[in-house]
Amino acid sequence: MVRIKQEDREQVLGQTRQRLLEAAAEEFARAGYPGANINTISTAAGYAKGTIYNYFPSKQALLLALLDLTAQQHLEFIVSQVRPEPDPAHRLELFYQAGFEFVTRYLPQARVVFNIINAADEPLKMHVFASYQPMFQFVADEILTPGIQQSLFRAVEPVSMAMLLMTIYLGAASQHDAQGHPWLDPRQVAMLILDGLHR
Amino acid sequence: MVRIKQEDREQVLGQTRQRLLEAAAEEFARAGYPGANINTISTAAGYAKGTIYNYFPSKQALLLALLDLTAQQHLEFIVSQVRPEPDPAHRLELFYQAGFEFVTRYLPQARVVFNIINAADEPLKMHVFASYQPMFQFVADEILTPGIQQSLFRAVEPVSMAMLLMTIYLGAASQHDAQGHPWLDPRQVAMLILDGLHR
Amino acid sequence: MVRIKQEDREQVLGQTRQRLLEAAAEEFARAGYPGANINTISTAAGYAKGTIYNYFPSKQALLLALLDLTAQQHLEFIVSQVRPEPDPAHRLELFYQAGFEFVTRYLPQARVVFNIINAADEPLKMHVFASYQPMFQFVADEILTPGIQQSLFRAVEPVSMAMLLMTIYLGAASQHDAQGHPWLDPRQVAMLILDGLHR
Amino acid sequence: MVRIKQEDREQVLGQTRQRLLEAAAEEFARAGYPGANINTISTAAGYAKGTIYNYFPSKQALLLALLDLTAQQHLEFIVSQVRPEPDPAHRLELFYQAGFEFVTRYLPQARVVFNIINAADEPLKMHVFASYQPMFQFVADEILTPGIQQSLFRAVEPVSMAMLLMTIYLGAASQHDAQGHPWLDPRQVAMLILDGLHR
DNA sequence: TATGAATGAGAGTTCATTCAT
DNA sequence: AATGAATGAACTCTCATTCAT
Repeated sequence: MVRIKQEDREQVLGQTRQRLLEAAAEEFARAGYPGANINTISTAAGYAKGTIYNYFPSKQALLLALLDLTAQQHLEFIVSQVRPEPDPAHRLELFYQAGFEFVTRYLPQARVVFNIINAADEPLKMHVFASYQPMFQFVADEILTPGIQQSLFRAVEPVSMAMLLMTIYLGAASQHDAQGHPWLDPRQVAMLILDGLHR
Repeated sequence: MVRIKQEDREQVLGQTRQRLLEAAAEEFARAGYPGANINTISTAAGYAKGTIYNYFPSKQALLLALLDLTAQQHLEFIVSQVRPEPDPAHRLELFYQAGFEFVTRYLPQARVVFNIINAADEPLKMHVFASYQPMFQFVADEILTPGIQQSLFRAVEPVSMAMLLMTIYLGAASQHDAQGHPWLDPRQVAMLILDGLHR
Repeated sequence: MVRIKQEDREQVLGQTRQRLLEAAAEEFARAGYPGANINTISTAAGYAKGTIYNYFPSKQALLLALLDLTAQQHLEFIVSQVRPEPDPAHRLELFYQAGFEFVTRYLPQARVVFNIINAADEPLKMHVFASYQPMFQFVADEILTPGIQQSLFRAVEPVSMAMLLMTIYLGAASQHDAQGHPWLDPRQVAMLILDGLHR
Repeated sequence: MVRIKQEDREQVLGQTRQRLLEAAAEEFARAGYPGANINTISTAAGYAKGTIYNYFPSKQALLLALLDLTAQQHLEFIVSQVRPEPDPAHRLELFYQAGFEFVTRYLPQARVVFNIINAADEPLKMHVFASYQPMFQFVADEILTPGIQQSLFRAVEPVSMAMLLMTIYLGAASQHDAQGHPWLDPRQVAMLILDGLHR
């Protein structure tokens, strides 16, 4: 019985944290980090304003927690859709497809990431790139390198090419409509790049 | 004599306005719009706090004036380098080259534009896109359409293709080092797109 | 059996209360009353935040309880060392000696008292003086009065002279180093006063 | 005319600062440093809450400014009354008389000093002692040393004896009624000390 | 036109206190 | 009796804006 109670408590704790993070994503996406209001986040999550400080020591810590969580979910989302496909060229197309879909599915989180990447705060930007390092790696190791090894792609340098792909992805995905649909067609983008990679 | 005096006055007025805009570019680039400090801008321009309100009715009006000015300079900078070249494919390459060079030459202004484009404030974003409409138009009318007419490019839809090129430009140019050198090579980007456009 | 259980309970209760009071002394001494953190006290005592409110209705009540306890211990400590000595002059010297020693032995508690005495909160100050009334009395009745009766001291008014001695004691004892050693030598202080009292 | 205006402005500036310092003294005296309310200070001085930050960068800076000013005024007040008297013994009596009078005349400022000296914040305490160094010096150089040279006082060590006198002064002056009249009679204190110093 | 003292709404953060478990 | 999540009043500090000079 005690164990059940404890589990309940832990669940509640996790739930509160989860709700706060969701509300934070909405607010940071809506207003940007400097314009976001801690009070609004707590209230939107259904708590009083002080509650947020039981879970995150500061506004910035809240943002960092959100960014790290998003980077992880972002990677998982893309990897889970790309890995089943064996062909590197298809993988690249799926990468953009899944990447664009992530924006639509996790719109607030994605917007927070894009905001930070494109905003003025350099340390925050560096933090995001560090969090996305695994995704850079994934593109280099599981899309480009196999493609080159199978002579499907030209013998480009995988790491800097991964940076190109990621930069285009992040730049292109940043631009989307209110429903989170990117302005660009992922296949068009992928084809463009594949054209450049082929031979 | 009266006219001369008036011109002097206008010049002085213009000079002050100019200085304030330059200082505003630096500060908005450094700290982002919400983080920028009006006081800092006035002081950096060599004036007292209140002076800025003799030229711009509010912080936001100052930003809008800066954005409009930048969009105009941005277009002029690119057009002046692209138009002399008659070949559409070369024009496209020059577009990216000039576009990237603008970032380096007018770093603060460019950063302000990128910040706004990628940040949360939707009305501001719309304003910037409206200001950049002429550049979209320029790409469609003076690069893509001629290329299609000369059968150098595939028969793509010029307007949406212009949006693709501009999106890639803005996204790619957003990512640059502290000296304003974009991470990507403009020729590489241009070639990628030309590969997609050829035939 | 019931009685034993009840005693156990009381002992446990008393132990918890005791621990809380000790932790409170440390924290109040460290940070002063307004700066002290209830949470820190509870945690330092080995309990959770809320526990303190099972024993003391408020932060202020906790402080008052601590002050009363300290005043009582303070008196007992001094009396136990002074009373064995029959000579009033020696008693006075022992009073300062024991008084200074109390500071060293019970540093946190003593510091809390000195803080309150010298701080801004008038009602709290009055409370402390009320708690120390027995010590004022002790000085008047068991040091000064006997000394005057035995013609060792001048015929001063015992009550106001007690106030002088106590004021000098509290003022002098307030100033001590990090180990709780008062800056002044108790014998020097006592001699100074004895010089004034002699004849 | 410009000069007059400028002088006016400087006077107003100084006046505002002065008023804020006075209000700060009242509030810090009333509530202690941690309990003092910046808002209350500004309002009591007749300004809006933000105004204080045009003159002092933080609550602590305001306190430090006040403490330094008080230490200076305190010294001047005492020196101006003590120096005219040539006799070291009289000087010592005048020191306590003037010192106690300062408390009555500048009650809030004096209370702020006493609060800090006796409160928990060690760095602040050290700052006050540093500010009062000139007064320690004055007692040693212009009261004790001459008295010893003229064989009016025993050959004590002037510096540590100055510390004794100052400690007694600060401790005794800390204890005063609501009107700022110290509980102790300055002559009584002085005589006590003179008794200890004579021969 | 330029100034800068003054304003005050609003921000992030702290923490004594409550109360359901 | 003990817990600790939740509360929300209150705090210090920032800064866009106003306006008398």
